[in-house]
Order: sequence, then C-alpha cells, then structure tokens
Amino acid sequence: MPFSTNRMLQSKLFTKTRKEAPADEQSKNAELLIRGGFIHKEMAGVYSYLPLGLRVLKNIEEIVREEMTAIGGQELLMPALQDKVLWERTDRWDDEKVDNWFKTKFKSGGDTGLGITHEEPLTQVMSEYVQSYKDLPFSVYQFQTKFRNEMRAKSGIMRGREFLMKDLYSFSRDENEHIEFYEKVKQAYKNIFSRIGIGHLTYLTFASGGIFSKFSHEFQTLSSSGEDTIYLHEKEGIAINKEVFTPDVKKDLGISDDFTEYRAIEVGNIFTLGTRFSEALGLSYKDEKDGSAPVFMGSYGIGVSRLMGTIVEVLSDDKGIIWPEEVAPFRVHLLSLGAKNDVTEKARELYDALVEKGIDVLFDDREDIGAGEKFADADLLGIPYRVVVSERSLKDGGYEVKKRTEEKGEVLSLEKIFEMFR
RNA sequence: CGGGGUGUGGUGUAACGGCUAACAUUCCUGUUUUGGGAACAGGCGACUCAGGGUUCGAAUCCCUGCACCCCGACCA
Repeated sequence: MPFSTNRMLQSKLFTKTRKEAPADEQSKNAELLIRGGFIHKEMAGVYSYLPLGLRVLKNIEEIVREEMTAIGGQELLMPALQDKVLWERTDRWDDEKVDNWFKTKFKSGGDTGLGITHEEPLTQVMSEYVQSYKDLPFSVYQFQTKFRNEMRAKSGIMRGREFLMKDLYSFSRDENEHIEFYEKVKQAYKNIFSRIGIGHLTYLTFASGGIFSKFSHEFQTLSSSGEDTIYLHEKEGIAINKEVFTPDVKKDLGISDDFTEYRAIEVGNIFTLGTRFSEALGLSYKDEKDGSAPVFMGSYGIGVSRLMGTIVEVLSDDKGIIWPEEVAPFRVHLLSLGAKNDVTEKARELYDALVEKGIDVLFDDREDIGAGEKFADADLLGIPYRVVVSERSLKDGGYEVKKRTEEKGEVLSLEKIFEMFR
C-alpha cells in the first residue's frame, strides 16, 4: 500500500461532497471529481489533488510502477527545470519548433524552461554512464510533473497544463534489441490498463511514426469524450488513428476493410526514437570490435492523471464514480446509520477490526447526517464496497455489504466479512 | 490562434436601466429526526471579475482588460 494510513474518519476529512458541480466545469471527470472532493481547480488545466484524489493517483502510480519494474525499468526522478543548451542541440528549444514551452529566466541571467518531456536531459545523463555494449540494454522511468503550455486546456484533468506523467525510456544497442523491449512494453501497458479497469475499452492503435519507424503506437480508450478519432477493427482488436488512416496503411497492416469510427482517449503512447537524440547529444557506445555506435532509443509515456480522469469518464454512472478495486481510494466505505442503541459502538468495533486486518476503510462516522445523504455520498465517492451498520442490519444479524456496482447488498456476519475481504 | 458563450454570497441560480440585489443549497444555533440528499425555528454570508465610460440613477447599456467554458486548429 502506498500510504502508511489505511483509514480515514469522514468526520475528520476536510473535504466535503457537493450536490452541484461548479458551472465552469463541463467534463464529467471534473464534475464528479470536484463534487466528491477529489480535486480542486486552481486555473484552467491546473488542479490540486486533495486527500481522496491523491490516494487514487498514488494507487494508479503504484500499478504502473509495478508493471515497469516487472519489465526491468529502473526508477529515477528528473527535474522540471531544463537546460536550454541541450534542447538547442536537438532543435527543440525554438518556439517556432516547439510551441508549448513554459519559459522563464534565471535571476543570474539565462533562460530555462519547464520540462515538456525528458529525452534531452536523460540522454545527457546517460552519456556519462554508457560506454560499452556491455552497458546495454536497459531502461529507466520516472513519475514526473510535466508542463505544457497548451493553447487550450480542456476536459478537466485529461488535458492539463501541468500533469503527472510516467515516462519510460529504453536504451538498446540496435533496432532488433529495441524491438524486443518495445514488445515487452506493449504487454506491460496492456496489463496496466486492464488492472486499472479500462482494459476492455482500450485498444492498441497505429499512429504516425517518425524517421525511425513507420508507426508509433498509442493505446486508445473508447469514450465519447475523447479527443482523438480512431478506426477500430473489432475482430482484430486493433485500431488506426485517423491521422494515418489511409489506404496504404490499411494495406500495410493486411487486414480487411472493416472499421468502425470511434472517439477515444489516448491513454498511452510508445514510440521508437532511434538514434535521433543519441546522435544529437553524443550518446554512443563501443561495440565488440572497437567500433562505436549511437544508442538506439525508445520512449513510452502514460499520463497518470489522465488515466484517473479516463476511469471516471468511462466507468461512472448517474450517481457518481465507480472506482475499480485496485485504484479506489479505499476498499471499504463503512457507514453508520443513526446513533441509537449500540449502532455507533458496533460500527466503531467493525472499523477497528477492519483496520486491524489491514483493509483500507473510510468510515462515515458523521453524526446528524441522514441515511439518504450518506448513501448519496457513498455512491458519489464510488468506493467498491459499502458496509452499513444500522439498527436494521444488527437486527438482521450483522452488517449490510453492497458493491458499488450492484443494486442490492446482503447482511453478513463479522466472520463472513473478514472472509470476503481477506 | 480563429469562432461562439459566460462572469452576481462557499456552491447553483434570479433580478424591466429604478426600493435595502432575491431564491435554493452550504454553513452556524436550537429542537426533533436517522435505510435514499429529513422537518421546524432563528442566524451569518455579495463593493454583482477589474478598470473606465454613458445616465438623475448601472448587476443590467458601452469600451478596455482579465478569467472561465465550448467548437475548431495545434498537440514533443
């Protein structure tokens, strides 16, 4: 678990839920996340992550981390402030070339900018550590805040000017070695999307490549709120981005002409960089025969905060959010209804017992709040399991457990509950 | 960056160029209530985005700026 605390009393939580969303938010993800107190808007495309939202973000981050570690990625963390000189060497500093920089100046003189991506500084770092073919291949990644001066921020946390991104970079001897790793990343990405609950809607999508490869690959999640248009071949389970949807490409991929147009959210992007950066910045290695060659690179991005928004867009219902178990801020939302008899006491006992067992639980211990409001809050916050302690449940012999995805719950004994959440 | 729209208590809305800017919700006090956003009573809270102008009089009309939303373009 990413957090040392696995419990929270709702009466102590400083955030509150709201019936109405602010008028200046149209997107479903921002509306629900703000109503639930997960995030707070600072400016267009700039959001704070409040306790509940941060827990979700960290859970997603942890899943991504596990999958990156599984394919051998080594985590590091690079700065936001960028050295202009490096970017000039790759011709990506000039506003004419890259138009979404946030640039500023040092008091001591000289320019700097806030990182939009990290190929340049990372390649520079590696030139200090990579000398021999024996040092390759390897890959590194980070979770880092990216800054992009978007012409138009939109769609809540899905297209921000400041956002959390996981960027992975691979360093290989040659293209073949690169492709081997590239395929591993594809699989790791599939695992990630499946674990965070959007796998069934997410497709590998062919998109425009670069000088070193015909295509790059995106992972696109079907959603009417997406910015991209893709053509999905249901049978093959792959898609083509509109930007490269041409007869040539279709022929290339060798699949029948049976596509359906969809809007989709780009949740991941992987591509072959080749030697573009290694050549420009002098990252090369000595081969087996005393020769020298530039390192062959790839880069692989996932917008962690965008994933959070995507989950809300794709999985919520008219009552609120439905968090998949692995990303939910808590596993159990415990509600005590009324303060008569020993309801309060029993609820507290159950809370302590769940916490003791290491189960993440948000306890709605608020007094003077009606049952209806607690239920509405539970639906809005979208925690997977709702457990109700009330006079009625106690009379029926225990605690009512209901999944967020189901209409009805059932009353279970303490033993059964422990069995369920083991 | 082109086009369209909007700025009014914390939030959501209302108010003909004319009374002390209204209603709901939130919040606070009290009583009651506790299985689907409860009831009653009382109360706090707004220089109507900023600056200028027109007018006897501006939330309302005009100008400038700023902010935000939407469509499009852009998106290493």
